[in-house]
Order: sequence, then structure tokens, then C-alpha cells
Amino acid sequence: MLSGMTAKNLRARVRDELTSEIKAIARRQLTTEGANLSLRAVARELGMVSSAVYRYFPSRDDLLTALIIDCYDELGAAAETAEAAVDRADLLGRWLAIGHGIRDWALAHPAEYALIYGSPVPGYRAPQTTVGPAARTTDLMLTMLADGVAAGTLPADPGPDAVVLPPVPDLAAELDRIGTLISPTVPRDLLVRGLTGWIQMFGVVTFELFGRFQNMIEDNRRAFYDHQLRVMAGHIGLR
Amino acid sequence: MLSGMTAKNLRARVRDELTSEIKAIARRQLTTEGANLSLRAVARELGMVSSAVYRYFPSRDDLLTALIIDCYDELGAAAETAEAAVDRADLLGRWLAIGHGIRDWALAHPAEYALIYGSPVPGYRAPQTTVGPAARTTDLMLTMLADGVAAGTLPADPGPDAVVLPPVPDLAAELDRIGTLISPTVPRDLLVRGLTGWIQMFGVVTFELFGRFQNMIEDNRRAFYDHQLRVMAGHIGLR
DNA sequence: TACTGTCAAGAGCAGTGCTCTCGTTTTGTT
DNA sequence: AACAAAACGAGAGCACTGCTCTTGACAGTA
Repeated sequence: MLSGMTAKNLRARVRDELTSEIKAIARRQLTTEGANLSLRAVARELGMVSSAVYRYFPSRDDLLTALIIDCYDELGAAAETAEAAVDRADLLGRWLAIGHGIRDWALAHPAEYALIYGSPVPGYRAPQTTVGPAARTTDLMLTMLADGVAAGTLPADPGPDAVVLPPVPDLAAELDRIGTLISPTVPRDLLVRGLTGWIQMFGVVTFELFGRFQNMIEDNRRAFYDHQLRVMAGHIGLR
Repeated sequence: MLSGMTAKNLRARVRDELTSEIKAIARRQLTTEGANLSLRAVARELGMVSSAVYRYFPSRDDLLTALIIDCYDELGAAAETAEAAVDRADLLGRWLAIGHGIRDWALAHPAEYALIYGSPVPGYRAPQTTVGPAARTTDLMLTMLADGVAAGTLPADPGPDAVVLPPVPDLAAELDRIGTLISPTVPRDLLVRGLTGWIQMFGVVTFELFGRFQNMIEDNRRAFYDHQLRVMAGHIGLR
């Protein structure tokens, strides 16, 4: 009873260390092997036998899930810290910080970005534990929008020559449902414009990392991305 | 000499048939297995031995390349036929037709779309033979823009409150380089707006197919996509 | 008819995810 | 201090993969 309470078991400590070491090696191999990483190779690099790794992750998919959660958390943290350095009232600055934070992390960890934002692994079904970390970046944008609404610097009016939502009642209802679910203060039209910017933000990063810009934009991708961010900021109404 | 000229050799005929049958089976397996399809499974379904398939495709990557080219061509053809049905002067209609043509094909062939627009396969390097088919969709958009410029219905002026390109001379030079390379009549600012719409178009499809809209937009994705297309059309200046 | 190139088949190699068993070690409880 | 329970690493083994090499059979050409 007493020895069991002393901080932590030796077993538990070693287990935690090995668990994170397995994840570290797996992420390193992710860079060269992609989503189809080899458990045996990880075990080999660890000096263990492949079956021993199954004591820590019951299957390869579980290891992948752990990596996915870690990557989502890292990406979310990167975006959050980049955004936290900007004045709260500077909505455009916060938007740019989020965007560049995401892109910088993605460029530094291309394989990890492909793992979480690339093609879904055929047999793999992402468990519910991943949705929380995955929502960190979008939550960040939504709270920024909500801040703008609260401060009055972000009008709900889309402007005179804006493209209005199509008169599909179901779509409006669905958007209102997610609107009230995640951010009740953000009006529908603003939410839609935010979604457009959100898609564009990740779309540019995805295209850049997946080689879509080859032979087109080579040397000035950051400036090009920055311009895309500002275009979408203008569309949303951030200034 | 005479029998050799009769249409085609029996060998060559059988070879062509088997080649396309292998590709058909491989594409069917692509649906369930993703990018890591099994040559042995394809051979099994064909009633052949795995080594026999290597007579037709020297490696698994070569089979993948053939599939990729076919998919690019199919997607390009789908976009072209959808766009060809619209009046040439109706730029907005052409833009919408291209967009929905791409999305419809992607929804009908999600695994194939993931193959060409998803995460790059780690060890795989796309050969030069794929860039031609891959450029069909973008060429379609560019000729549409060039048509608008030629007809005078597409002004180069981005508008009074548009976000201007950042004063990065290299970026401007790079954009002008690709502009003169692929479509000399399209001015730089219009080209940039077209790029924005191009990225958004594929970004929405990618997000939809890769499960990014789950628990958000479920029942009205086509309407949502249509709205995104119209937003970007407004940004480009198509009307 | 004789030759040449193509073909499918089979064996084999190294690698994979995963399961099961076997001794060993640590843990929590009498 | 003694003991049962749990956790652990190692090893063998199964079915699978991409790929190579060899062998024997067949078609096309001369």
C-alpha cells in the first residue's frame, strides 16, 4: 500500500518511457514510410522483438491513432501559441497567425500533416478520441470570430455584392444547427464565410505539401500563402 | 508478312485485353484497399499467378502509374464534357459545370480521387507522363478565363476593395512566368484569383471526401459546394 | 520445320501484422 | 516474508506481401 503510492511504479515509469519512445521512432519512420509504417521496423530500431511492441499498442492501428492524436495536438498547440502572441483586438493578425502557424508546422512535419489531413487509410476508422484534438484549430478560428462579433468589429452583414446563400432551407437549417452547437453568437452568414476561409487555408497547405504547386509556385510559396490568407480575411471581413 | 498485318497479332490483342482487365480489377480493389493494393490479390482474382502479372506491369508502381493516368484522364474528361454542354459565353455556367463535374466524378470514384489528389505515396515518384493528364482540369479553367478575357466579359481589374498582391517582386515575377507560359492573355491578378478559386474548388471536394465535413454538413453538401463555387466565381469576376 | 520471343506457372527470398506460448520479473496482498 | 496475479520480453509460427529466377509450353516468323 505504501510502496504502491510512491510516485509511480517502476513498471509504470518504464512503460511510459517506452510508450513515448515507440511513438517517437514511429513518427521518425513516418517520414520515410508514410502511413504504412512497419511495427517490426520500429521494434528493430528499439532493440526489441516485434511481439513485445504489442504489449504497448494492441495493434498497428492503435499506434496510428496515438500518433494522430499527438499530431493534432501539436498542430493545435502550434496554432494556439502563434495566435496568442497577437493583440486580441487585431482580428486580421490573429487570422494570419493561425494560418502561418498551421503552415509552418505542416512544413516542418509534412508526413505528420499527411497523416492527419491526407487520404483516409482504407481500413482505418478514426476513433472518437481523435475528434477533440482535431477540433482545436477550428475552435481557435471560431472563438476568434466570436470575439469579433462580441467586439462589434466583425459585422454579420456580408456586404452589398456578396454571394448570398442559396435558398435551400435544409442547408440553412443545418448550418444553423452547427452554428448554435459550436458558437451561438456567430451568425450564419459569417459562419459560412469562416468555413470558406477555413477550407481555403487548409486547401493551400494541402496543395503545397502534396506537390500541386510544382512547376508553378516554387520560390515564393509563403508570400503566395500569405496573400491567400489576406484574400480570405477580406472575404470574412477581418481587418 | 501477310498474317502479321491482319489488324493485330493474337498475342497483342490478348495482351491489351489482359492489361485493361488488370487495371479494372486493380481499380476495383483500390476502393477497399486504398493506395496499397495487392498485386497478388489482383492476380488471384484474375485466376493467374502473381508472377504472371509482372509480364504486363514491371512493378507495382508502374501499375499505380497507369491507374493514376487513367484517373486523371477520366476526371479531365468528366469536367470537359460537363463544361462542353454550357454556352460558351456563360462563364459562370462553365465554372459551375467544371466544379460539379469534378465533384460528381470524385464522389463516384472516391478511392481514385484519393489516389490522385490525396497524400503522396511515400516511395512513389510520379513520372513525367502523368503531368499531361493531370493538367486537363486546370487547362480547362484557364481556357475559360482566357475566353472571358478575349470576350471582354472578364475584366482584369480586381475591383476597388480587392486585396492586392503583396509587393514581393519575386512572387510577381514567378506568377508572370507561369502566366506567360500557360496562358499569355490572362493578366496576373486574374490568374491569381483563378488560382484561389482552383484551390478552393479542390479543397472543398477533398474536405468532403476525406471526412472533414462529418458532424457538420451532412445532408446538403452539394448545395454547400455550389455556394462555395459561386462565392469563388464572384471573387474571380465570373457572372 | 526450325528458331525466337512471349507467356503462365512454380519455387523461393525477405519482409509484414499478428497470435500464441514460454520462462522471467515486478507488483499488490496476505 | 511468502505467494498469487499481473505484466513483460523473447521466440516460433501463420498467412500475407512485392519481387526474382527458372522451367516448360506456345505462338509468330522465316
